[in-house]
Formats: sequence, structure tokens, C-alpha cells
Amino acid sequence: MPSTPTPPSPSSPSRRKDARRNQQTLLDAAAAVFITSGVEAPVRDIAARAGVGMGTIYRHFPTRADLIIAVYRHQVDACAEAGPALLAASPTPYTALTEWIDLFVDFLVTKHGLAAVLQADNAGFATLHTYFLDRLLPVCETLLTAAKASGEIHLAHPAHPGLPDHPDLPDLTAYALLRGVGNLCIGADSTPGYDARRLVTLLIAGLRTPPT
Amino acid sequence: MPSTPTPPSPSSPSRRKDARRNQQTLLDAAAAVFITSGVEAPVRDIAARAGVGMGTIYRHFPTRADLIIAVYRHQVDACAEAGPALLAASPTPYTALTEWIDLFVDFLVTKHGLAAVLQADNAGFATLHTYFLDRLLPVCETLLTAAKASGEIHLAHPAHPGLPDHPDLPDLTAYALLRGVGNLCIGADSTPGYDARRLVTLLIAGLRTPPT
Amino acid sequence: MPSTPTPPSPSSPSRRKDARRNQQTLLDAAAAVFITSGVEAPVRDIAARAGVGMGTIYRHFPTRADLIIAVYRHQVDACAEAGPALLAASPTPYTALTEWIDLFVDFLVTKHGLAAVLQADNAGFATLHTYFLDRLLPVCETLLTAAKASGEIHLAHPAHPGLPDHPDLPDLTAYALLRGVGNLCIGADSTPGYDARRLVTLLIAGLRTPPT
Amino acid sequence: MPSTPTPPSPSSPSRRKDARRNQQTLLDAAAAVFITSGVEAPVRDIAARAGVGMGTIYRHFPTRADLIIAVYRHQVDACAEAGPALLAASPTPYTALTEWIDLFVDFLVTKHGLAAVLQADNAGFATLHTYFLDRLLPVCETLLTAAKASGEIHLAHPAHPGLPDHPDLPDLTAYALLRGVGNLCIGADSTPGYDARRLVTLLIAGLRTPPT
DNA sequence: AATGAATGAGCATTCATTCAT
DNA sequence: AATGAATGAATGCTCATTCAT
Repeated sequence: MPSTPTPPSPSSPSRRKDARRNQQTLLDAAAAVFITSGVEAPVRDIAARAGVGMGTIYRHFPTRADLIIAVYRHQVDACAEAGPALLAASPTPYTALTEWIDLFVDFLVTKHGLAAVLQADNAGFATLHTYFLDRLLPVCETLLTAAKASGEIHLAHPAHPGLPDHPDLPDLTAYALLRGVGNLCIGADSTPGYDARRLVTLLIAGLRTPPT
Repeated sequence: MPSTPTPPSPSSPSRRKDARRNQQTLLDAAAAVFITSGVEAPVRDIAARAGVGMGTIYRHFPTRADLIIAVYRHQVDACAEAGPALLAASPTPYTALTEWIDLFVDFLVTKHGLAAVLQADNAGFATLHTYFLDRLLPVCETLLTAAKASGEIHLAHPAHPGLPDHPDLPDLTAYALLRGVGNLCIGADSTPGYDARRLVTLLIAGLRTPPT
Repeated sequence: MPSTPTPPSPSSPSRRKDARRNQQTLLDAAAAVFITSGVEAPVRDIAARAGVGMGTIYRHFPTRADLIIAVYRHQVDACAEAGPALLAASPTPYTALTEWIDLFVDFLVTKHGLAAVLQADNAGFATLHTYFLDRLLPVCETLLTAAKASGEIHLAHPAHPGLPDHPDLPDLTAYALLRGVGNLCIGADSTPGYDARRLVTLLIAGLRTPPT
Repeated sequence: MPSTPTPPSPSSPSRRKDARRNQQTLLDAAAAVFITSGVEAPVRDIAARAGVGMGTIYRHFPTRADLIIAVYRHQVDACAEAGPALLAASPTPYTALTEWIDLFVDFLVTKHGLAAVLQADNAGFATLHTYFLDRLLPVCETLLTAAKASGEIHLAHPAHPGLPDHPDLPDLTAYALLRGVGNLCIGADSTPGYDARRLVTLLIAGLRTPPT
């Protein structure tokens, strides 16, 4: 059921200039409301904030996921594009990985409730989920592979290093890692005393230890 | 609206034995429904399953959090008590820590939706949150301290190891660690391809690496 | 998805007397609103008229169809039960059929919009549709069969009597007849100059003519 | 809100030939959508199908009824004109009546949802209603009168033939008959097991029976 | 003239929570 | 003490219709 209408791009040269302006108003309002009330804020609230009718939101963004994507698209894209750049510029692949994950955390931690919604199995957010994966999974995979190739990290850690039976476990997938990092970011902005970034660092550091 | 009535304890020697039985029926029903529909299942469903009215549930457990706590109290307690035991029995504090965390993960992963609700900033779950922390935080602290004392782990990892300014960062708190582990468990039962335990292992492994 | 809760019967001796009274209030209000605004009136209106919350209606009648059925059950039942009685009391089966159909028309014509909704393929009214058919179809079949057996009517009329090829057409079904009568009643109460009953009489009279 | 602008006639020699073409495009699109989604299809769908804006439709056809009329005008006219022709060509007036009714049924049955909308007391369709009546009522009247004059049918059937008081009932009006036939056609295309034409035949056959 | 963006009333539906019985 | 009926706020979503561009 997702987005039959044209995928709205605030920068696309649509015919009406007021529509473009409106589009932007919408994105701004949504961004603001997302910060206050999280990405699950009622459509009505966003519409009110933007000073438009609800229908307008539905017109531009048939699904809540579409709206969220539109709001954060630039930042997700920037994050995705930073991957190769970091790989090229960093002294080692592992450093690049570290810094890229840090970028990802930066992004998630500042978006109230986004991390939480990314892991929800809620069908309505399927598009959002897909978008994130489509953009970031390949990047993460590349970095992971490079870091593994350079010998800096290991991806075959068993879940129970102590147990006797823990041989050839398949490599940790980029998906699992991204998901883990995402999970670690849940509630990061609203939980005093919880530093998601630090834990993520630890998680990545864990990749350095040789499999037991 | 926080629980004014006496926190109900199914094991307390209350006056009437049929009341205790009723209480137990409630807990059994709730446990069953939690498995099926998660801990956020409608009150009505739980009441129906128990064969009682909703009012009865509210009488015994004014808050959903109270109910959840009651349902899992034994297991949380067991987990808490396992801490010192493991510390005494394990070859090294780090091993104890590892195993204890594993116990915690075991617990969370098998409780549909519990991990998700633990991190929710939802006010209604404050009691639940508090209970977990009250019971598990001291244990985790002990294990962490012991493992640090034995020199097996480091707790002063900076969030940004690469950056020049990362000296005397305060030790990672038990709270942050517990929260992180909890977060990693979110969606573990409903997300194919996501192995929470493995990531937790990695996280703990990260503690072994010396601070950069 | 229809009616998981107990099929509400206003006369059933449910525990609470106020609930029974309320149930009746609901039925009265619904009946009144149905007359004014038709059976598709907004749930809110009915609730307002009854002086209760909308939830109360949903509790008693999960589906609009359930409500309609409850409102008219007695009358439908009466109509169904009249069939055999008429057959026994009338001089000939055809007379019985005529009178029974008349009863059916009586019923439909006085229920604003009911006839229209009966033919709607709207999924939400499936229960209603089924209820009518379950109750009335057998009765109609009996009467039809009896009248055919008595030689008073013919059920094998072709649609196009003039056309050369119109031999052994299957008998007109009770379903088709009931549906036709129902259709004829659509708008009967709101269309001045339209006398549904008279047309129904004509339709039934048509059964008397021998197949061409 | 009834159509203030000139009732658009696609065949009128309007100034610009492209405007006429546009008009036709609209009608074609509407016809197509009516078949798919019925005559109550969303305006937007029709506009989309025609490749024009919704405003254009509203400009040409202020009311949905206007659009429907325009779409089916030719066919309604053809039906109306067939009346006298049949009367002239058929062996008897009754035959003509039968065949004409058949034409009318043909028309309605193939127009998804049109029959249903014709009887709706919905104010918005008043124009449509009027148009049908204006065109077809005189024709029907002529046929009815002729068939009555020829002695083939009777129009003074009482609604309750059995009752003792059923003498000088006014003749059945052409309006009532047309309405009845229209009603019988409701749902004809979407109801398996319901043969509208057969019932209409029966209804007309009923006119042959002498008044009781 | 055409466009299609914006509007917002209107409706269904769910559930936590209260409280009369 | 238990029951479960009642409440109604909250929210999503659809379209007919208007009107600025």
C-alpha cells in the first residue's frame, strides 16, 4: 500500500512554487514535532504545527514512514556517502568503521524515538525500515569486510565463548551489527546517565578481540 | 496514580488461602498472555484469560508495571541472587560477569516485549524500571567492580578512542551497561537474523580491550 | 471478525439489571435513529440519542450489522414464523405465499434504508445478510414449493419469453425472489408516488402466468 | 448548488474543437471508471484516468449527476427513441412494452451501480433522476397506455387482491413501474444467483393478470 | 481555462480507567 | 471483594469541494 503518489522530494522542481514551500513547511514542522513528541506523533499535531490541514500531509506523505524518510533522507544519505569517503581517508579500515558507526550513532541519537521505531515490527514502518537498510547496509558491509580483510577485527565470535562447542560460527552480519547499534541508541536522548555512544564503542571494540 | 495499595506479594501469608490462589491465577494468566501478546497486551485479555473481571486485576495490580513485576519477580530475584553465587563459583570475576549477563539476556530474550518496555520513557512503567534497577544494579556493580579489580576488564573506555581528548573519563556505570544489554535484547525474539546474545557477548568482550 | 462477545439478547437474564435496561435503551435509541437517518446512521448519533458513550454500543454490538439484527430480530422472527402458520390457515398455498410476502414487505417498507443495505455487497453487513437469509429463505422456499405443487404458480418462466430458445430454465429460486422483493422495497418509504407493495403484488402475480 | 453553468453538451458546436475533444476525453474516462468502480467513484480517479485536473471535471460537470447524465445521455436517448419505434414495429403493444423494458434493463444492468444511485434520495443526484424521468417516463406512459388500450394488460391491480376493499384503485403509474424495474436491477451485476431480467419479466407478466 | 494543492468535516474504532452494582 | 459495564479521549484515514496560481 505504500506511496502511490510521486515520492515527494522537497527540492524537485514541481510546478507550483507554493507547493514546494508548503512541502518544506511540512518537513520543518514534522522535524520539530518529531523532536518534541517523537516520530510517532499524531498526524494532527504535525498538521497543526505546520498550519495546514491533515489532508495536506497525507497528500505529500501517504504513510508516516514516507514522512519520516523525507525528513531524514538527507542525513541518511550523508551518512551512507560518508562510508566510502572515510574508508579512503582513514589510516585503517577499522578506524573508518569506527568513525562511520559514530556518524550513524550521531544521527540516531538526536532523533527522538527514531531508533525505537526502526526496530518495531510494525507493518506501517516497513518502508522506513527498508530505506534505512537499502542505504546503510551496503556501506556497513563494505567497511566490515575491509576491516576484516585488514585483520583488525574478527566476525566469527561465538555467542558463548566459554562453552565447549563454538567452532565455525558464521560471520556476524552487517544487518545484525547495524541493528545492534540501532538498539543501543534507543532512548539515548531521554535517558540521563545512559551514553549510547560509549556502549557502541565498546561493542565495536569487542570485534577486535580474537574469537575464543 | 502510583500504587497506593500494598504491593501484592503472591507469597506473603495473606489471610485467605483462596485469595492467594486467585492471585496466582492472575499471575499465571498474565504470564501466558505476555508470551502470546507481549507485556503490553490489553488488560481485558489478561482478565479474560484468568477468568476474572478487569477490576480484580486493577485491585491487585494498580499499574501494569506492578503486574509485570509480580509476574517476573521470581525470575528477577533469581537472577539477582545468581550474581554472588557466580562470583564465588567462577574461576575469575570476568567469567562470573559473563555468565551473569548471559542469565540476564536469557531472561529478557524469552519475555516478549519486556526489553522494549523496560526502556520506554513511558511514566506508567516507572515502577517496573525501578524494580529492575533496585534488584540488578547492585549485583552488576559488584561483578563489574570485581572484574575491574582483577584487571580483566577496563571501565574507562572513552566514547571516542580516536580523539585526542580522552583521558580521565569516568568509569562506565553498571546502569549504562545494564541498559545497553537490555536494549540489545529488544526485538530479539521477533527479528530473524538478529542474535542479541551474540552482540551482548561482543559488548562485554569490548570491556576487555584496554582503553585507547 | 463478527461478534466475538455473546450475541446480545435484550431479554436474556444477564447479571446486571442496569445493563439490561441499558441494552434496551440502546435498542430503542437505535430504532429511533434508524427511522430518522436510516440504518447507516453514525454510531455517535445513536450513542448520543441513547445518552451513552460510543464504547457502550461497541460492547453490545461489535458490528453495525449486529445492532441492526438486534433491533429487528423480533420482527424478522415473527415474519419467519408466520410462514408455516399462513400455510396452514390459508385456503391455498398461493394465498399463503401472497400474504407472507406481504408481511415481508410490511417489514421492509417501514425500516428506513434497511432494504437498501440488505442488497449492498458491503462486507460489514455480511452478518445481517446472513441472518435474513437464514431465517427467511427456508420459509420462502416452503411456500414457493407448496404453491408450485398446488399448481397455482409456475417457477420456470424464461427471462425472455419472446425468444425462440427458452426451454427448461431452472426454477426461480427463493433467494432470487426474496431479493427481488427486497429490491422493490428500496426507497419505498421516501419516494412519493412509489408503491412498493403494489409492484410486489404484480411480481407475485407474474408467477401465476404459465411459462411461455 | 445545482449546475449554474451551461449544461455541457459534447455534441454542441462549441467554439474550440480542442475543447470538444477534451470534453470527450472526460466522458470516455468517466465511462471507463464507472465500469470499474461504479458511478460513485472518487472524482480524483476519473480526473486521473482522463489525465486532467479535478477542477476541469467540476468546470464541465458541476455535479456528479451532470457527469453521469452526459456519459449515458446517448444511451438513454436511444432507449427513449426506441419506444415509439417498437410500438410501430411490434405485432402488439404489449410486445413493444416488453421489448422496451428489456432495453431499459439492458441499459441499467450493464452500468455498475447506476441503478442503485437512481433510487438514492441523495439530493446530489436529483438532476440525474429528473433526466431519466423526463426522457423515459413519457415513453413508458405511451407504451403502457397502448397496451392497456389493446386489452393486453391491466393497470388497476390492487396492492392487496385478497382484501375485500379493492375496487377502483388508480392505474399503476409509469413512474412506479419504471422505478420498480430500476430497483429490480440494483445489484444485478454483482449478485450471483440473482437474475434481474427474469424478475422484471415476471413483473411485467403480472400486468397481464386480470385485477382480482 | 486548467490545474491540483489544500481543506477539514466526518466516521470508525480501540482501550485504559473508573465506579455502580 | 469482585465484577464488568460505561466512558470518551485519542487517532487514523478518506474525499468532496474550493480556490490560488
